[in-house]
Amino acid sequence: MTETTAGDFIADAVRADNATGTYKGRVQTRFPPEPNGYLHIGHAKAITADFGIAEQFGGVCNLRFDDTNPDTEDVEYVEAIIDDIAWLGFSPAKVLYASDYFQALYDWAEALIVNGLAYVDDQDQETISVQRGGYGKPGVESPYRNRTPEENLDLFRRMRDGQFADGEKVVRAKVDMQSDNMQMRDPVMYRIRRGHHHRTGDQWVIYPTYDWAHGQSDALEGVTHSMCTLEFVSHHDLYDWFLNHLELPYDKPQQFEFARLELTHTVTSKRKLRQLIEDGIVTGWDDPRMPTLQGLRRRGYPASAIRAFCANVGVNKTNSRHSLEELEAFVRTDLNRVAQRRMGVLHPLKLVIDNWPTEDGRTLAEARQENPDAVGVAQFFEVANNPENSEDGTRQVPFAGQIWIEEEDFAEVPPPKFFRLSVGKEVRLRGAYLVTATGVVKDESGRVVEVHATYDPASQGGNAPDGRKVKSTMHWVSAAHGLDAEVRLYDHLFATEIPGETTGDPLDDLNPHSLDIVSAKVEPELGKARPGDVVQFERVGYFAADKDVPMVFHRTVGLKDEWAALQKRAA
RNA sequence: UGGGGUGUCGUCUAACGGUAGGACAACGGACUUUGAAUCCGUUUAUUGAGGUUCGAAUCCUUGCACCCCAGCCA
Repeated sequence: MTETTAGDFIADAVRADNATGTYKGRVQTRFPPEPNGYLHIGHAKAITADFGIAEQFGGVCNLRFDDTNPDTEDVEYVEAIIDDIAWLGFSPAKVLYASDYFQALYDWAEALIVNGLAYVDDQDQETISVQRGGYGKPGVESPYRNRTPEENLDLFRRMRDGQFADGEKVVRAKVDMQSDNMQMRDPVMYRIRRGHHHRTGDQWVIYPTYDWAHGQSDALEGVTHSMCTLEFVSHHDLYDWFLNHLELPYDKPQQFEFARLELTHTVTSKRKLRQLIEDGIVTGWDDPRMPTLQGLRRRGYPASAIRAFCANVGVNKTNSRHSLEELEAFVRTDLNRVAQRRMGVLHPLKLVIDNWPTEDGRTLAEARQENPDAVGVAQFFEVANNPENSEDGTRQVPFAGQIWIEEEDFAEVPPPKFFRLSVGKEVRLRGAYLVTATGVVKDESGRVVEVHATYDPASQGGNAPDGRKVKSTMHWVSAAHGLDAEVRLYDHLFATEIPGETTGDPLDDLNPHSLDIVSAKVEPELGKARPGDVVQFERVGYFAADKDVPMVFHRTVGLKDEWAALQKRAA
């Protein structure tokens, strides 16, 4: 899990450019999201790459919103994206907007028109699509392709001035209708849209397309190395074509393409994520089941773990799906170091220590004849907050004669190799005493509702003076002191698929949105948990305290064992 | 169908003509106040076939597989 950029072909290219002086040593990148949704784990790779390259070579990286489509974009997304990038630990040199370049782009388009390199097409979308031809089939030139620059200029200005209806005309680049690359068959540069733009309002009725806006925005800003995902490889020639026909204020930027980050069991399509919200399957973009950065954050993923994961993934051109275990491994590694240990019992079972002392000198068993809720003398144990990190200090954990233990930590009929509690067996209650089960109380249905035990008073702290060993240490919560908490467990990390659609990965289609909520007992210290705090429940996993809601915890990741069990259950 | 991109342990990822390395997973052992964590160790890979070379994952030829491109989305 060491950070490395050894195999980064983009870094190699930057080194080569620096060696030849192409950009006079300048390195500038940008992260260019469209503000039409929330950032997800997949974006983290791009962010890491964009900011990483700049940082590695002493350059700058800007955040630029590719806000060229008024119909889908909103300030809500702009704000969330800014926030997420900061949370991930990156600082854009500037926050820029493609919409700030609308005028510059317009002027450049006029220049192209004047030079006979762009034209206004009056045909409808379908006609243009048919004329574009197909793979291996030639395209047909538009009858409007050879209008004079003067006519085009006039039409273009009237488009801008709102003299035509939405969709009535487009501006297209005059490239090559016979090109093998479909993107070169006279791509659309401007369309007429009367949508309300989140920044420019109703100032414009024509909007540049991605192809016309992106490379030119890069050029206007002085970007040197422009990274995007693999599906834009076919746009590379067009990116260059536009820039080659324009007067640029800086040296011409270069486009580099790398593979998207895909994860098993994880949907990253914005369309589908939005549908999950609209269908009410999740509560919003920050639902802890969502693969959004906000969802992960709420779930307790440390930003540093996501960064380390991305560094391990690297930047490459191979389409691949990373396993969720890999991401989780980075999360566990991080959390194991920093998360404080707390005791929480997910499925509580009462353990009564019959020989526990009471204030009046009787045993608890005797006192309980009068008051079944009696717990006897309270005692406090000092427990390390994080055995991995002694600087985290210790805390006092209360203990008395009635405590909660994990249901699965007791077996009436112990299966082979069962190391935990059963009648006649002795175990350690962590930090407290050695106890031996003596019997059980059952309800009418035969279910064990109470386990009785005796403790060894000489084993305070958990060790017997005679040095005898026990095979198991168990976590516990004092019944009289413990707090009620709601713990939310998810079957997979993220919501997986929208019902009715499959990805071909059998796990993706399984029990997609199950959410188990359990009523847990937790130690009093957790009453102080702040939203976002992540703690480890011993032998169970990591849990994040939810925002706004007291005593609600989301499972961040399980321990390794827990994950293996989930997978087995899924299979 | 034309063009483009990509193929390395089970899954990811390194190597840039010179020992196929790392992570995750798996398996074994040690240790342990949670069967966790920690520590130590082990297994498994160059898409097929040819060629060049003292030497090929890397260069050449040729198959095969997967992905992307015919939005007025990005």
